[in-house]
Amino acid sequence: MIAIGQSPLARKLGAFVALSEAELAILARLHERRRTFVAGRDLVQQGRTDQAAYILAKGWVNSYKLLADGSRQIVDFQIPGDFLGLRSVLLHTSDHNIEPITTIEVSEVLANDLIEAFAETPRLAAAVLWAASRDEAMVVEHLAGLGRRDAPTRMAHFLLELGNRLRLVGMGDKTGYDCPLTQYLLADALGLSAVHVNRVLRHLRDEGLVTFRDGRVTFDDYPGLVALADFDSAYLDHQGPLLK
Amino acid sequence: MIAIGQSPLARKLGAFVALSEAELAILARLHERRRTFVAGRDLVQQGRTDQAAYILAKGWVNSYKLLADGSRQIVDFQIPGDFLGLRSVLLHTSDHNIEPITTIEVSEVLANDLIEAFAETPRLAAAVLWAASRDEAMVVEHLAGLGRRDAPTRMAHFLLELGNRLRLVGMGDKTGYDCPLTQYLLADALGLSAVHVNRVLRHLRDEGLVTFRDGRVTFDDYPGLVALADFDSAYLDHQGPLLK
DNA sequence: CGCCTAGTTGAGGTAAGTCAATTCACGTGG
DNA sequence: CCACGTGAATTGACTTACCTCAACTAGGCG
Repeated sequence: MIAIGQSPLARKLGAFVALSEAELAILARLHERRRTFVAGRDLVQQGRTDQAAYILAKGWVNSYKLLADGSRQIVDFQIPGDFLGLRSVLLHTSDHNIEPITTIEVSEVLANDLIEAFAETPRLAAAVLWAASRDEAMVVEHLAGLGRRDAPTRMAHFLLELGNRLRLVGMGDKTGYDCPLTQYLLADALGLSAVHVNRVLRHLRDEGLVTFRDGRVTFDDYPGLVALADFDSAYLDHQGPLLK
Repeated sequence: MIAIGQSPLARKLGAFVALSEAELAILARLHERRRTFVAGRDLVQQGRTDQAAYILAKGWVNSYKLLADGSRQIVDFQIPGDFLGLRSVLLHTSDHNIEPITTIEVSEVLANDLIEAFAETPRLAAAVLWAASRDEAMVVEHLAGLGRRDAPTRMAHFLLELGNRLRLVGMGDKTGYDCPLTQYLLADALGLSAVHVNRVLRHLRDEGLVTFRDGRVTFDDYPGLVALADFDSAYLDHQGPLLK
């Protein structure tokens, strides 16, 4: 039971809805069908008609869109505890691609199993719905950043948001976190060139705010970074009245 | 019955799921509680706990986010037939504001009525779900534009997308459409300055592609514009196997 | 050993921003 | 009826944030 309680998804959902033993057991059942994928090879999508969604158990993933001129825009990264392709199960379509950044481990979730689980425990359904809505809020926040924030602010905001998400699943703390993203991935997520990403990172490091080096993000001045980024974690945290 | 079939929402949904007379009648019932709002005054949101969503019947609306430095990013515009605040009914929260651009007429939809309607006709539920997913796809497309397209391309893409959406509800055709948006609104949606929006519009006009003048968008060279914008309407149109 | 990928840094170019002035349409009140 | 104010569009001059091209370094691995 301990192992279940510590699955990233259980941790994440548990932070917002107190899940009972029975609900944790149902969650654990969803984790039965384990699969592994290697980095680089696209995992889903581009108009595919897949019947399964996945829960990411280990590793990092990015969802991106390819534009006609060959450039790429990363819409979001997924970390352990996140769903992959949840929407493309309901609708038979997807407009963006999903690619593992590292080797990943996922649990395959069949649409029917998910619907059954929801029927058994409405609280679980509410928690998953909350998680999906949080993902959407992140996309909106991302959009606002691309449209209206300059490069350093955008970067700072991104690193803080990622830190918050990782902390929720026990993969980081206030001091920093391990992060396998390359500067090229950052560039495609933040709408910058890789060269400029490098310069921005150096700038933030020189200012004593964050250090991103050798696969680790270190917060050198957390409050300062929050101030620069105008970061308000409300859209990630809110303990709101989820269950009426 | 004719009046119902011509409501913007019915037109939109009807383009993707053939709705029966009975289903149209159920849709019509949702339109009973009519309300009017004036332009400029925020209609919902900012952490409010509203129980109602709205169907926009007439007028234009924008959903925006305010950033700390006072700048504004418009996430999306809503036109007749679109839902307002659908998500904030399910969850008791919303991260962005909703403001009418013109005087608008809406139908208030109570969460329970919606759920009842869905229970009566799964096909209607599927159609609404499809519409919600299309909205999400548009946000993703918007995000990609902000990150990776230059100003003229972004503008062209935006005007084409809007044209497609309006055509679906009978408010425009291949030649153009009426459009109450100001250049300031365009700027905040496209992540540009108002001055630059003006220059970009002049450029597109000089190139003989589109004319945006006196509240009307006129396509002077539709194929040329599509080519410039790399516009693929698949994510708006797809007749996909929505109902398995 | 040599190749490949990731990161780093410099020089110069360009898309888009800011500031500022002007025009025009409009409504409103003296 | 005209003076006035206000919001939108327009245009010019100048600035800047970010891009592109290009060269170089350092680590991992066959």
